[in-house]
Amino acid sequence: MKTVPSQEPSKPTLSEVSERAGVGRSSAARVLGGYGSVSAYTRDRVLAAAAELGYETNELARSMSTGVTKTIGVIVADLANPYFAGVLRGVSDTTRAAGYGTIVISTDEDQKREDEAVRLLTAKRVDGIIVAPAGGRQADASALRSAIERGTPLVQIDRTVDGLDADAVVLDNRDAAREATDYLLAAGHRRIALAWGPAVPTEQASVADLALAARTTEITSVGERYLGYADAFADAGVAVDPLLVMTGEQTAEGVRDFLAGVLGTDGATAVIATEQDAVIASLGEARARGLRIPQDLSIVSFDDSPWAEVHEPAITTVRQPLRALGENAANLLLARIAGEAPGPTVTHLSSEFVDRASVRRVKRGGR
Amino acid sequence: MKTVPSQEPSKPTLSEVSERAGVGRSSAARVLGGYGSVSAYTRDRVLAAAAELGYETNELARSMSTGVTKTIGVIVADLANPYFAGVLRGVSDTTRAAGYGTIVISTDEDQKREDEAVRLLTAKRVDGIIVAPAGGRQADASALRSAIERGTPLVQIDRTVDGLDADAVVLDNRDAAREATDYLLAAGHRRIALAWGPAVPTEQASVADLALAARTTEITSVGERYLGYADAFADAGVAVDPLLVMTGEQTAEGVRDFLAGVLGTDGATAVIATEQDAVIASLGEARARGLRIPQDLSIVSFDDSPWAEVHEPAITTVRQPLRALGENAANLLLARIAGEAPGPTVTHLSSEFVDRASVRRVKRGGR
DNA sequence: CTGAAAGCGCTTACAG
DNA sequence: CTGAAAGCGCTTACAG
Repeated sequence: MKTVPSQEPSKPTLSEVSERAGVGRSSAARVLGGYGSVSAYTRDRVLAAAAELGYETNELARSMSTGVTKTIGVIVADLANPYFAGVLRGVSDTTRAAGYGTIVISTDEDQKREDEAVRLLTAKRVDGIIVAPAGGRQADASALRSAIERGTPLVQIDRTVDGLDADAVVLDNRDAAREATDYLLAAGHRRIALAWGPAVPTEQASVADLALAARTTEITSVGERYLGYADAFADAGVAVDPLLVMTGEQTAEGVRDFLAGVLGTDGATAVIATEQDAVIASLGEARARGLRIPQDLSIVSFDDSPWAEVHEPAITTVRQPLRALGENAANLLLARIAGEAPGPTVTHLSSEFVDRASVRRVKRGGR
Repeated sequence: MKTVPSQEPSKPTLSEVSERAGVGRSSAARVLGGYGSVSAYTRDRVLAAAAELGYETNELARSMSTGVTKTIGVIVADLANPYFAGVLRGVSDTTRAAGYGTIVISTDEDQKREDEAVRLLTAKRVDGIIVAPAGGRQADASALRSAIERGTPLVQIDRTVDGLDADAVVLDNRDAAREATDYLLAAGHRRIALAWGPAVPTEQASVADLALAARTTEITSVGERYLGYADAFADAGVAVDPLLVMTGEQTAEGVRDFLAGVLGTDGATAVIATEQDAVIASLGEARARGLRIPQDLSIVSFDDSPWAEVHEPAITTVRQPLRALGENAANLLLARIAGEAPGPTVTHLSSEFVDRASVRRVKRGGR
C-alpha cells in the first residue's frame, strides 16, 4: 500500500529546495516564507521544487530567527477535571485557529509544580502563558511575576493573585453564589450549607474569620463564592451560621467530613456545592444517609454536567461558561502578544442559573 | 513588593553569562548545558554569573542544534470529553516528568483537522505524536504515514487505522462489550440495544452488514464493541436482532432517534451505552418516556464517571483505565523517541466491570 | 527582483 | 580543562 517508499528519514531544508529550483536561498526563502517579492518564474520553480521534495517549513528555525514561537502554555490544576477540560478546549481551539500550539500542564494546585511549569514554558520561549494560579490570593507569585517582567505575557484564569499585574478572565462567582443562595432563601430555606467555603485553620471559625479568609488567603473564586453567599444572607436579614460553611480540607473527603457534621437533626436543609467533587460527595452522602433529594435535602450545584440534567431528580445548577472563559483568555493573550496593551484587564463572565428539580419549597412557620 | 525592578525585557544569553564570568563561551556552555568537564573554579564563576543574570537556557536554541525539541503532540477528537481528558492527563503527566512539553489539539473526528494538526506538529518538529485517528479503520492515513516516514514516531490510542505501521495502545473493547452483554444475557435480558454500533449507510442493516462494517469501515473501538456484543449472543445461542443495534449518526441526537424506535412495546429491555453521549441520551430518553431504571429499562454504560455512582440508581459500568491508557502511550512514545524500536506494538488494556444497580434481573418464562 | 552575508543562541567537534 | 570556529535552518537587512 505504501506509495512512497521511505527514503530519507530527515526533512528537506530550504537550501535543498533552492538548489533544486536553481535559485538563491533568499529567493526560495521569500516564496516559502511568504514575504518580499519574487518573479512568477522564480515562484513557480521554487514551489515545484518544494512540492517534489515535500518541503515543510521548519518552524523551529523560523522561531529562532524571529523570536516568536507561535506556542503558548496553559497551566491548570487538573486537565481531567471537566471544569478545566472545558476551559482548555476553548483556549486550544482559539489559539489553534490563530496558528498557535498549546502546551498544557497540570499542577494539582501545587505551587512547586506551578513554578516548574512556568520554568519549562519560559525555557521553551512560549509567546505567552495562561494560568490558574495555585496557592490562593496571597500566593507567592514571584515565578509568574518574573515571567512577565522578562517579557512573557500572562493571563490569569478562574482566579487572581493579589498584586500580580496581569490580565485576568474570571467568572462572576460572587454574583452566582448570591443568586443561588437567594434562590434557596426565597424557597424558604434557612439552614443552607456551603461546600466548599474558605479554608480556615481555626477550630471554630466565626463569620469574621470566614470573611477575612475569603478576602485574603483563599483562592479568589472560592472566596468570592462565600462572599456572595454571605451577601444573600445579609440582604435577607438572616445571620450566617458559620458552622454551615465548610472550612476544612477542600477535597471530596473534606466535603463528606463536613456534611457528616451538618446533615441530620436540626441540620442543613439545603446545600450549595460549588465544585464537582462537592456535588458528587453531597449526592453520595445524602444517599448514604437515606436522605431523598429534594424532599429531605435540597441541592444547588456549580459546574454543570450533562449528568446533572439526567440525574433523578435533575440538579439545579449554576452553569458556568467554561469554553467562553477559555476563548476569552486566549483572545486576550493573543492581543497582548500582538502588542496591544491597554493595561491589565479583568474580564468577568456571567454564569447562568438553571432551575431544575433538586430544590424543594419549604413552608415557613410563623416568626 | 517587587524585589527586582524590571530592567531588560529580554532574556540573558549564554554569551552574556560567559562574558560576565570572564570565561570562554564553550566553558559557560559546558557548565550550563551540563556536559563535558570544567574546573571547579570555572564552574563557580559561571554559575554565579548565571544566577546574577537570571540565566535560563533557551531550549529553542538548544533544540535547533540538537535536533530534539523535547515536545510531543497529542491529537484527539475532543479534549473536553472526559474520556480524552483522562487520557490526556495520563499522557501529560508522564511526558512532563520526562521533561517534555505536550501540545494538544482537538479534531472533532474531522480528518481535515487531523491532517492540519499533524502538519502543525511536524512543522514544529515535535519529537513524537500520539493520535486517536479519525475516519475509521480504513481512513486515509497518508498524513500520519508521511509523518512516520519522515522520522516522527507516532503512537495510536483508542483505535487503529488499517495498514498503518505504528504502535498503538487500545482498550479491550471487544472483551469489555462481551462481558457487559454476557451480564445482561445472564440476567435474563434478550432484547438488548447497543448504542452506539457501527455506522451503516443502508436502511436496513443485516447482521452480516453490521459485522462487515465493524471489521472494515468503522472506528476500531466502536467496531470491536459490536463484535463483542455479537460474541456474547453467539455464545448464548441467541440471534442478534440487527434492529437493536444503532447504525445511524453517532451523536447524542442519533442515540435519541435510535432509542425512539427501539424503546416501547416489545422493545428493548436493556441498553448498552458505549459513549458518554449515549449514556446521557439513554438516561434522558428513558426519563422522557417515563421508563424507570432498572424496572422498565436496564442500562450498562461505558466510560465511568463519578456521576454514575451517585445516580439514582447507580449505573452499572464498564470502567476504562483512561489515565493508564495515556501513560502507556506516552511511555511507548518516549521509548520510540529514545530509539528503542522493537517493531510496532499493540498494547491492550483491560477494563473493569463495575456492578451497580441499573440492571434488573428478569424472570424468563418457558421456551 | 535577486543573491551573498550576518545573525538568532545554542551544541558539537577541533585544536591547544 | 579551555577557547575559537562551524553549524543547526531559518529571517533580516544590504548590496546589486
